Amino acid sequence: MQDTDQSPAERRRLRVRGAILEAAERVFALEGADGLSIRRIADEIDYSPAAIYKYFGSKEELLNELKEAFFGRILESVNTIVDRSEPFAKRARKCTAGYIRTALEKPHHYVAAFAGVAPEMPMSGDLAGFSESNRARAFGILTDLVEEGLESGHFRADLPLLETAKSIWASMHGLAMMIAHFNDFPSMATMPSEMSQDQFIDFHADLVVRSLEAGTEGAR
Amino acid sequence: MQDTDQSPAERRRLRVRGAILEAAERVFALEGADGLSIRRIADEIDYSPAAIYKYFGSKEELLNELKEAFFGRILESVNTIVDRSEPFAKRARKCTAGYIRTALEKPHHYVAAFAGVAPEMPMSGDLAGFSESNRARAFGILTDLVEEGLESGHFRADLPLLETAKSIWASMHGLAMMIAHFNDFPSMATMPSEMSQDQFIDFHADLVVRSLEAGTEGAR
DNA sequence: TATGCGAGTAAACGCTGTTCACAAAATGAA
DNA sequence: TTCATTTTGTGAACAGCGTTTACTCGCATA
Repeated sequence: MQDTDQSPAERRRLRVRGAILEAAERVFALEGADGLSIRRIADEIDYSPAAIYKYFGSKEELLNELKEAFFGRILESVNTIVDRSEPFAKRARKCTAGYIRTALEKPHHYVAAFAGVAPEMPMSGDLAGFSESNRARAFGILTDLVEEGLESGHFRADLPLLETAKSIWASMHGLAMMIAHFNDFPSMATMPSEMSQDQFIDFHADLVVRSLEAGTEGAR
Repeated sequence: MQDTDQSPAERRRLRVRGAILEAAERVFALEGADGLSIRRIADEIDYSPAAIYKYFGSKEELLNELKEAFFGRILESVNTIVDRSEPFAKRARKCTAGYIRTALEKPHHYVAAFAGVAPEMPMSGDLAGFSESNRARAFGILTDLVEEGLESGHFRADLPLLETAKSIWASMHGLAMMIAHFNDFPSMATMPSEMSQDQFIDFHADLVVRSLEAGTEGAR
């Protein structure tokens, strides 16, 4: 019943907590993970460094919250891109390319969200936690898309749903990481590319979706 | 003329330098980037931390050498996989899957090699340096493969060589990163997967190559 | 034998995440 | 209101980090 206002004190606490996250967000987007330190955040909001530990157990915990929020934005963005009135083939490509473009709006966030190797990852093996994360929700709309493709006959019938979705995700992820990592991935090689970054993302998305489509190498 | 032995002093220097890299390699493979510190390396080889700076300008320089060596190993490994007597379609798939498997032999190395975001990357925009790196050489055998696919008619004729190669690389890279990042990517979602990791890598490689192939959705 | 150069070091600087003992303030109860 | 309790914020410190500096030592060459 106590809707948003549980008490004057709680609201104050949430406000400070929000300010910390907002300051972290700001610094992080601008200077990346290297520029973000507890002391830097503390300076930004005119608190002492130790104060932050009243709101977050560790720096890692704080960062995880930032990353999760970022995935929420990707999720939302891809969701708004989806226009169910469009033909499936085009929609699938738009969705794929949209994920990559949204990820690249905040390259620091995206790279950080996938930093670290499995054993030392907190949430990697934790299936219970994963299924409630925004990552998982984003993955969910991907499996929905594949399912629709399978049921409508746009995709080859012998494709396994889950593995196909994960393969798509991996391919999207790969290009997002490459572009984030290299200064200008499309025109990186010795020979200059004719393609702009936007065109290249569409090209890649087309290949990814095309590999799943049934039919005789569909035109266009 | 002076083959390997340029002088007794130089050899000693190279030996110590090698010991530093070897110690770094050892710690890095086991504990990842976080466990690797200059002081840790110094302990490992019984030197003082400052001594390392007589051999490497900075920690970053040392790490770059590790990464470059790692890409040399990937390059070598993928090269030995290639068996030109095999049919092209199979060879292309083996090559793609081989890259991913080799990358995953040392997940810490692979993730570290692609860590960081463009602006703060040393070699990202540096085309001259790139073209001589092992990364570039690995990319070279990829473009060769695509070229062969185009000329032999296995691949659709309208595919742009460079962009296609980069798209493949991105897709391979994506899966390698995903598996390295998540504890068990193939069976990560709520519903357990029927596919082993090895099978999934092959599945992904097949999709990647298939998206380029000409013909009427070739059987097998 | 004298000179100079490179290898190696201890100590320090400034930075990091984190903890601890303590002060201040807000809260709830009498 | 007044007192007690909990929460919030702080300054100082700890251990560790990459890196620099001033210094010593041993070796090679002139």
